[in-house]
Amino acid sequence: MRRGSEFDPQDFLPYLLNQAAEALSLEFQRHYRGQYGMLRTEWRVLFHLGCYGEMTAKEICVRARLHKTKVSRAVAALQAKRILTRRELERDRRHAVLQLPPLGRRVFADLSRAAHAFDSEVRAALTPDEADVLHRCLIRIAAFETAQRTG
Amino acid sequence: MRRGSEFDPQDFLPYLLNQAAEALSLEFQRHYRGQYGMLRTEWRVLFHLGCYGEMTAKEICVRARLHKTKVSRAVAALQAKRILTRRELERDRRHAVLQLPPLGRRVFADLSRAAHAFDSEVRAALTPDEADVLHRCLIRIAAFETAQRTG
DNA sequence: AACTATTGGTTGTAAATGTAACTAACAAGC
DNA sequence: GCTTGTTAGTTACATTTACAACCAATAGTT
Repeated sequence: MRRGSEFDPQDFLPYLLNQAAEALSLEFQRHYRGQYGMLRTEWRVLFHLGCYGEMTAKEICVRARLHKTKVSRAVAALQAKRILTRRELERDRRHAVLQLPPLGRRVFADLSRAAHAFDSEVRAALTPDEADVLHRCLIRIAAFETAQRTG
Repeated sequence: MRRGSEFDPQDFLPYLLNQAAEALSLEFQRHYRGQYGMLRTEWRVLFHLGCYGEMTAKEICVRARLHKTKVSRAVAALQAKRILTRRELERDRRHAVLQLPPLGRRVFADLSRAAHAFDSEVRAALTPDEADVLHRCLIRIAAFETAQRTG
């Protein structure tokens, strides 16, 4: 009965990466979930709108790498919470530009402050060099085979 | 109308980490999902049993950081697929030791080969030094506030 | 103008997940 | 032995997500 240990899950980058990502997500969700009853996708949509300025749902799909149905539902939820508004374009009534009204801006300001603080907290566990390397590696890995999403 | 960009989502470790983790997960799932119709949690359970040898569901919860309901369902599914068997303990009939019958071993062997190959493929995008630093950072981050799971 | 294709987005339904409540087996105190 | 507490694991139900089909607006073709 092989006692396993030809290898250790802890050595697998994909697995480790997931563990790390999940630990942080779980920790941070109490901000957007606890404070505003937002779901992860809603936070991401808000995050993108706040960071990059107004854009269409499609643009969010591409930038945030989210499927259009997820974005569609997140937008509807944020709209219901008055955190986001939509303005239809006359020249092409298929798209609507999504924007943040005052309330949306306030929520974004609050959450992005929390996000910054959280980011710093994580970085505090790393040396500046490590943080640099980590950042570089993650960018490269995130670009790994991104096909068939963002439909 | 602030054009955002006081900061970039790409600079946020938690966000980047998620993007990277998700990219890899999505890529690797075609192995366990496509070949064996397994779900992510099922793969994790199999992975742990294969790597560490037989153990109870509870031990998997702790090691893999999965909630007991998830493990319970994954075990049921794997059992239905004849990839896993359970042996009740006489001295305490609450636990059952989970083990891999020949089929389970074969599936594990196949998937762990694929996992190794995939891990190498990812590492190929990094220098050995980078891989080391990344590994170290992820271990540290994964340990970040792990409370209230593994119930 | 009519016909098809494409694009942006929504909706319906099934599958998966989270949470809480539950059962069964054991353990401890009385 | 009989309560009370704990632990391992399951089940029920509500929430979330995935996938496919759909609709409406526009673009391209004839």
